[in-house]
Amino acid sequence: MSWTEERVEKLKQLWSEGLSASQIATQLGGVSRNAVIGKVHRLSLPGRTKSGGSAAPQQTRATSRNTAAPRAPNFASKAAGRPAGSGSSVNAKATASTTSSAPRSVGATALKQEPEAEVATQPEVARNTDNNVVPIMRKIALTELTEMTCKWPVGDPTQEDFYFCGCDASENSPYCKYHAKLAYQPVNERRRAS
DNA sequence: CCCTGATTCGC
DNA sequence: GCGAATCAGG
Repeated sequence: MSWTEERVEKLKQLWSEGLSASQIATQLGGVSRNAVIGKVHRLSLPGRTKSGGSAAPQQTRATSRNTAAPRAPNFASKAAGRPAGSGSSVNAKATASTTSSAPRSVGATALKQEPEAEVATQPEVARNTDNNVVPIMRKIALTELTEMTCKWPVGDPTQEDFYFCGCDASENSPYCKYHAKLAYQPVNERRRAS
């Protein structure tokens, strides 16, 4: 899988939000955390001087890894697309606009009750543009969200035209019937088995 | 042992 | 440019 503009963009976003490389890799799908880290470096993104970071120079290696056998060919379901574009052409890809970072954090904070890591920051949608067409978006504001309303974000949270679906949500799900399917579509394997 | 990011280097 | 292997640390 290659690094498309969208994937790189998402990588930047998630990375800047402080998500771990493995988390990012999981959400992007199809890549390992090493790939993510490697890409981060190549993009010259600011690394994490925080915990886990180690800038210790290591050199006593080189010949250690010459002929290595593949270990864990990390596989993951691939997906493309973003929820924002599902119903309308509201935003497309507006992440870069407004220098203020943490675009999604707004929604994340408000929706803290929803499974962040599970649903992923931006659930995938992909195909079925004509088949499933659904959503009767009520276009409600952040403050109008209740436990009864679908909390599916639409558009760029930093923009004025950002809104939530607002349809009737199921008891179990923070989303309406339609968006719940989209949200939980990428059923990647999560976590290790213990 | 789990995890984190950092680095190297064959591809 | 990409990322597995590996390292170094919490």
